[in-house]
Amino acid sequence: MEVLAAPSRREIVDLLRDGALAVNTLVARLDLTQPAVSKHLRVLREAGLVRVQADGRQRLYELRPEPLMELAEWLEPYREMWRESLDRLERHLDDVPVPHNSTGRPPAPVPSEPTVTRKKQS
Amino acid sequence: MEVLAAPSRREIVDLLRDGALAVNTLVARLDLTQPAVSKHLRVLREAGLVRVQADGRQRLYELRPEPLMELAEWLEPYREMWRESLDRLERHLDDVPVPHNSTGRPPAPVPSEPTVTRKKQS
DNA sequence: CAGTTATATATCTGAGTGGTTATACATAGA
DNA sequence: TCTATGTATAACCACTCAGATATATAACTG
Repeated sequence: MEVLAAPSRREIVDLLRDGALAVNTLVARLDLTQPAVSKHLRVLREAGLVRVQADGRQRLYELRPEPLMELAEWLEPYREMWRESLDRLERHLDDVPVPHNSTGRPPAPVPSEPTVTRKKQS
Repeated sequence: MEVLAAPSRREIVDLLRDGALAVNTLVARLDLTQPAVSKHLRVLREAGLVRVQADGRQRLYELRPEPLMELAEWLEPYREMWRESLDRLERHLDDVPVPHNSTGRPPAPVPSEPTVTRKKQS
């Protein structure tokens, strides 16, 4: 995660999301000097976030998903936390702040869920 | 994300996962001086990752899930990427009975993988 | 009130880092 | 071979930042 702290590095990762790119391509889109990009790529490589593949005199850098998986895993326990927050919010919106507990009655079927992007979990 | 780059800060966040804690409690578990902890808490607060709640002369710091949600959202597009990877791997292990000259792709040197740990939450 | 406890702030410092320019290395093409 | 191109490395610099110590602020206790 320290590796992704640098915004330039996140930008590189974002650019590589759609497939491998050569160094110069990255340089063209990044408004950084070539050595700077190479340096970032080295850091990313040593962190396992990208792999290189030589192609003539170009080096194609490709994203490796594993470290991002790790990040997602770290994030997972917190996921539950904000699920609770959302639930609380929902309840709050549904039946107005009634301080005394309802008898386990499930909240009225709410048809429209605005703004809340709910991720499917399967 | 820059905020979570510092390991100490991630540790604090982890400690706050189970509920609000006072500063001294954090200090006790963190092997950091109290000012250091306070400084980190300030950074976390200014990044919206925690909120404070005064309680007598203690300050209870509580985690706020929103920024972590943002992180998860940023991560989402990549999720699909490694899903593909896993699918490919699955297909490779399950039913592909070595297709003859299907693509022009040279059979990647697959080093004998000893029982790939399949992390899937079904 | 004085004294103790809990936390925040001030200030400093050494280490790390993102960026640059200059240069080396490697490969392709003449 | 020599030259051009793509990339990596070296050396350096400005700056940030995590940590420490010392001190200030605030609240409880006697």
